[in-house]
Amino acid sequence: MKNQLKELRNQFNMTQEQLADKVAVSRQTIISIENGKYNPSLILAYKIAKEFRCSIEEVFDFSEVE
Amino acid sequence: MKNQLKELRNQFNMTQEQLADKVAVSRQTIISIENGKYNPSLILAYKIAKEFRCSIEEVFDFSEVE
DNA sequence: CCCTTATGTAAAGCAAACTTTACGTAAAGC
DNA sequence: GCTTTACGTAAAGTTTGCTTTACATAAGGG
Repeated sequence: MKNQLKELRNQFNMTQEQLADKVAVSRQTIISIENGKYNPSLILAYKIAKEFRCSIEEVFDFSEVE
Repeated sequence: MKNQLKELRNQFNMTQEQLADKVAVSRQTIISIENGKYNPSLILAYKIAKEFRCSIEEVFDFSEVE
């Protein structure tokens, strides 16, 4: 699944590690989601969106889902 | 996590089994999510919201998250 | 009464999310 | 050159979403 994580992180001047700490997951998890390696849990997606002050739909791209 | 699944399912006159088929998971999975037993994946949450023609935020309640 | 439909629980097993550790690399500063 | 910072990969291990099967119950219709 594509997403705007990298772009939003840059807009907020945040490193992967800082974001990981904020949403309470490991840096690996952020890297893997950023690179589309897997489908995060709903709560994690929500926490990330909240960190960037936007909706889940603005962070994650569902256009290619099913 | 609380959610509006049961209410939306009723509005759409849909059984748990019909919803499960539509979003391609087992009936158990729908039951467990409906009863707040766990945190679904983002893609599943999206598919459910899409089935009810609304946003993820309208189906799931994040007010008690972290 | 019986049968079907819709919902629920429980338990075992599988698949995938997430963690942890370790290592590689490129850029920037001293 | 050396060190630090930020990003990336890989692989093994833990946790949890999700499946499958089986069984229980209440409601409604014939």
